[in-house]
Amino acid sequence: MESIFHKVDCLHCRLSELCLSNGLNKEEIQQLTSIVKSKRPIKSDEFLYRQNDQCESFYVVRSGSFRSFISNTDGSEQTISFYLSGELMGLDSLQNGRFYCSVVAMETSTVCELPLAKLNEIYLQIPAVQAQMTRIIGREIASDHDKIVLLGNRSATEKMATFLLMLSQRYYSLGYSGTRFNLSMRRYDIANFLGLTIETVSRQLSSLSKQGIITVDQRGIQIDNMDLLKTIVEPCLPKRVSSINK
Amino acid sequence: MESIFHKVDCLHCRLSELCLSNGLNKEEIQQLTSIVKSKRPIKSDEFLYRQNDQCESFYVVRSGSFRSFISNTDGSEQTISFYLSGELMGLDSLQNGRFYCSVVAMETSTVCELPLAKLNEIYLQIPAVQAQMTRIIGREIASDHDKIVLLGNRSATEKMATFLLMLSQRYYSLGYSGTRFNLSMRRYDIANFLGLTIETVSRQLSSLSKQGIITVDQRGIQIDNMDLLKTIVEPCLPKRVSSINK
DNA sequence: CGCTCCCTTGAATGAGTTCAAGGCGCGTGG
DNA sequence: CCACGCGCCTTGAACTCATTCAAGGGAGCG
Repeated sequence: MESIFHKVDCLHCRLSELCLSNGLNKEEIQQLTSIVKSKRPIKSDEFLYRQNDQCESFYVVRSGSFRSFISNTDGSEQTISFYLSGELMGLDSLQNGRFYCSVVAMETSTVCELPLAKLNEIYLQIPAVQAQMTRIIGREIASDHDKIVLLGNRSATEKMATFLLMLSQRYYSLGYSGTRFNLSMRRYDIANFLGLTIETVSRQLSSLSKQGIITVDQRGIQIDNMDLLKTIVEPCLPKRVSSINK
Repeated sequence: MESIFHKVDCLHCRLSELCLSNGLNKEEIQQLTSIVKSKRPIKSDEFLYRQNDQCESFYVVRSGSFRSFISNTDGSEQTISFYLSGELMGLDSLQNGRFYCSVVAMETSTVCELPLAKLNEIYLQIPAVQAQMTRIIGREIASDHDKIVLLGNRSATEKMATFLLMLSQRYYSLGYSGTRFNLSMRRYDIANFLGLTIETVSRQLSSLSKQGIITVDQRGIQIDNMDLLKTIVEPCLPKRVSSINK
């Protein structure tokens, strides 16, 4: 019955270190696996869930990518996050049990579903899951704060450069190239995420391209001069104990 | 020894409904009280903690107000939140145990200190504390997302109006007047919070004042036409099931 | 082939910033 | 008690960066 689409197996999942199962032993991971539900793939522009929906489950991106956004009374929207593989969606429902954002797929994507009821049981059985969830929540809060800094403080150039560097680092830590990747989002999504217009995004990409920092071909991005890119971004970064550069 | 400044007593604290003790019975509240430490009052511009400090405790505002902000490599800073009575500070350390923001007092203020070690013990003894903490975390995430919408999408007028309305509602729910209050923050703090300059903040306040919506006298704000203020803010609000207006 | 969607580029416009000057309140010291 | 200085805030004028408006290119698809 369950899982006609994919066999869920956290133990052999290449994302296990990023995901909830991080820090668990074999046995515990198998226990976790047992509560994870599989869903049919979600097509581009299809909703995973909608703002104000009752939250019954959290979701982890297994493949593909998603965009979360808040719709306002006047019909405008604000993109809050892009989600790549291994990232957990739905935390903003913790307040009152309803999703605070809508989430749509940006390409055909798959997710692992974590039913809340079962998740709460697991917390009691495996404290390490709770601990990992806490870290994930902390990561979410910290990244929201980074986003606030980006939106509040920065020029279009800095926003664009930060966006590219952020993506580069996320792809890299997923095991992909950090210097060559395809954007799964449209210009509109980027603009909306960064608090800019699509024209400005387009111009910024052209400008970075003219400076020889990147090569742009449609959705394809190649970073040709990572050092220069980091030079643009650096002033924007929070002072931290451990440097972000690697 | 402990608590030479204030007797901590969650049971008779007027903030108990907003705070961690919400939803607990008498006995449980007394148990919670036992782990809460008191600290000497913190003076204006004094740090409660600094970005990158190891987090040993969370803090709840008992009286006064605080500002949290992130310092960047280039020396700039971005205000993340203002904290009023009953609000919990320190959640952004959940990721890795270090504070992601600095927090300073905006006036002489007092806090209740919640040592993490003891808090984690209480979770096991009183599940309702854990549940309430989860709601508080959810509230934090949701309010961060609101802030992202505000910074990403909105004109200076809308930002200013939203800021005032937000404060009004928070003061009201603390039992103070929602139409007449003193700002504890300087213009600089407001500007930095909203991603504007102090001149723009000043002009926006003047403009709202000229329209008869508010009266401004230094830090003192009086809202003279709440309906008009809400009219400015409304388009910016997320579509929600339950309206924010009351 | 022709349509649509997405993206780029140019030119004009404008919201907010920057620069500059001045006012007000308050504490300190003469 | 007043003078002075300092921090904080307001206001005006010039400027600038991003937006808006407008046009057109190119990929993908029926």
